[in-house]
Amino acid sequence: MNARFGIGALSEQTGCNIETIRYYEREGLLPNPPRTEGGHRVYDEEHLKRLTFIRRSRELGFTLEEVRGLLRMVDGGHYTCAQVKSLTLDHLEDVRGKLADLKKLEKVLKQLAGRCTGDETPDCPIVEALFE
Amino acid sequence: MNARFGIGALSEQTGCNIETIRYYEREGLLPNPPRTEGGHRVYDEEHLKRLTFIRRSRELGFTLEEVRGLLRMVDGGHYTCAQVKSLTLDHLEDVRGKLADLKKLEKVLKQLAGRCTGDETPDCPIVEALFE
DNA sequence: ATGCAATCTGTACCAACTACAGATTCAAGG
DNA sequence: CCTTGAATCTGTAGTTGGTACAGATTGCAT
Repeated sequence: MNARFGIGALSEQTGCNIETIRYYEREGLLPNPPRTEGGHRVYDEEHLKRLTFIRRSRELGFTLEEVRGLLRMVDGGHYTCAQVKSLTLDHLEDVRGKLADLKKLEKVLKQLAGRCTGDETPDCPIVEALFE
Repeated sequence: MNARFGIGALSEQTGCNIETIRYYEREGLLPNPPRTEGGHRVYDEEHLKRLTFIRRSRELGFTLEEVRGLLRMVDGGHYTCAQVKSLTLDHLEDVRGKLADLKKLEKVLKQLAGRCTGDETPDCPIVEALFE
């Protein structure tokens, strides 16, 4: 138990690419792991857990800055569910904002494309709209 | 008629910030304008039209690469409505893809936050979910 | 002529990675 | 033990679409 493995294995386990793992280390999100004689990084289950946490957070759209915040809380151990929830709700608001923007965009693009005849002439309502 | 003006006026007319105008020039999206003796850029209505085109395209979420494509078509003058429509529909698909991703995200975040008690203990379902 | 606003160039920075190049190291097979 | 090829190392640069200076000039009004 308490298996040790290289960066390649960590990469496979987490689906996080090797360059990105080293990047997270440089950024201070992952601790500097111990090294072999030759300088290769050696990881264990703790690193795996932490990187999984980071990946999941990123998949949920948290920025690295937000992930840093979450990690600080978890590391300190004295966070509350209320704090985490609040951070999540803030992020949810961001997501909803982007969603609203994209919906508007979709509508406009659909309308524009719908006005096109799509024929072989250079009379294009989209181009006209862009110039106006 | 055929008014000439400086970069500040162009910026105000288009809502595009001065540094960005120079950036578009460097990127080859705007032609190098003539200069005064002292080296200040001098613009005219054509530049205004072109920059407006770029701005509107960007507002619709086209990447600069796509804008470049649109400009090439318009510049050549031998584009068809069908081509423009096709480019727009491709972009619309991109937007719909992002929309779908964000909707999933919103759902997950909402669910997670919903499971939180939001109290002052460090038992947080969100943190647990991130570690799993 | 002077003073201040506008503009100039060049460089560096942002997020979040990704992609090399060129040098080492590790592990397995013979 | 030696060789060979895969894995890993460091360091640097590129991506997208701008933004933010610093420090030097220029333009224009008084």
